[in-house]
Amino acid sequence: MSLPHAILTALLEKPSSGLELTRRFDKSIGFFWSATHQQIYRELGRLESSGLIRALPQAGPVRGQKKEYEVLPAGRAELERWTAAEDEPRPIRDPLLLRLRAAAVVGTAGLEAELRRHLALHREQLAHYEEIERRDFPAGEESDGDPLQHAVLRAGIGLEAFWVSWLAETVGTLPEAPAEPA
Amino acid sequence: MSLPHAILTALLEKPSSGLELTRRFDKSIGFFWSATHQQIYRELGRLESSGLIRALPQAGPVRGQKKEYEVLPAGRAELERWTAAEDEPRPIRDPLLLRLRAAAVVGTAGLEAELRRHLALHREQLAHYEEIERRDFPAGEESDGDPLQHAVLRAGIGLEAFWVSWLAETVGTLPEAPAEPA
DNA sequence: TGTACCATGTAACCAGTTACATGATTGG
DNA sequence: CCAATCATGTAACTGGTTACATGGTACA
Repeated sequence: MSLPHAILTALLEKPSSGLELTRRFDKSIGFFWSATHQQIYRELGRLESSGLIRALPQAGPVRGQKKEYEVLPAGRAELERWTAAEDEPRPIRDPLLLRLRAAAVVGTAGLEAELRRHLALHREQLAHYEEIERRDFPAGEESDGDPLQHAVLRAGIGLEAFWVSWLAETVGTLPEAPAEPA
Repeated sequence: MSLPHAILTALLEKPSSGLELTRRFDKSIGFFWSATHQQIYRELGRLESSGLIRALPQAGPVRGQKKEYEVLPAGRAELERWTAAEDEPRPIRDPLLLRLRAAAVVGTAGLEAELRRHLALHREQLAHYEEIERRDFPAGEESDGDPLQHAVLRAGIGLEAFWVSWLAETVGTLPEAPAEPA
């Protein structure tokens, strides 16, 4: 049940239409909770019918027209409740680890290239997050940006840095001439 | 499309029934790709009808009886293909980060307790993984266990260690008397 | 005989994904 | 008028989750 709360958060910062939300989900919140426009429209409908948000009144035709939503008091209350509620940490769920595990059984042929590709992608993402940090949270001016948003960004940086170092180490442990194991 | 390949991997190591697979998914493979017995039975049916595995012949009644499966050559080939195929890294998708982001908007009341709870859970999981490492990959005998399985375990250890350090740091940045932000 | 447990399954639901449909607006 | 773009939406499917149903076996 995370998407509705992601949407409430975004709408509290700024009332928006579905497409505007979709665009904002391509950055910031979308870095750790992505969503397509179909998901967002569906969820906006549900949030409206359960009374957590409402569409701002508009004149003229409806179909094909921009429709803006704002959060109602009940929506804000629900978001506050959810923020502090107990919720178990997500167990790890990563296809790449599963593939390494499979390679331990059927052999590592072709695996090294894929690991190197992931390594490059994670390095890119890490550089991207670090650039955002330099821009939004310059050193020595800690009072500027929101410390919680900074913490979230540091999580992204830390996770990408972890994958970079783990992948670099793991590529080194692969057999030199990939072949079926005994 | 990861679950069928997780099952193929487990069945290659040892032909098993659905319930045995479920139990094995509670450990090892389940640490990074969990599945319930309903999922596993559904997937076993699909894998059988697409010719990747087959049920070992059994005498006597069928309903309520253990049914063992083994991997067919086509199944092994599919697993080899999948192991080396291109597949994009999973973007981060973590409800806790979303909750921090929400707290930046609606306030941090009640959040610290939840962060401390997660911190304790991650410390536990980290200790668990480290114990497995000591047991299955004792230092100085690197030739013993499979290096790929060790790499997977190191990923688990590294991720848990990351969350522990990030949570400890983040708890420290919360406002002392949680209140609504300006 | 009844109850605990082993084992296999069905049904219904929810979240996320992909493909497509439709209306409105703008500019050549 | 047409094409591009903005904007909202439907439909169909897949994977994962929860609740429940059913048969078989061991044993007190």
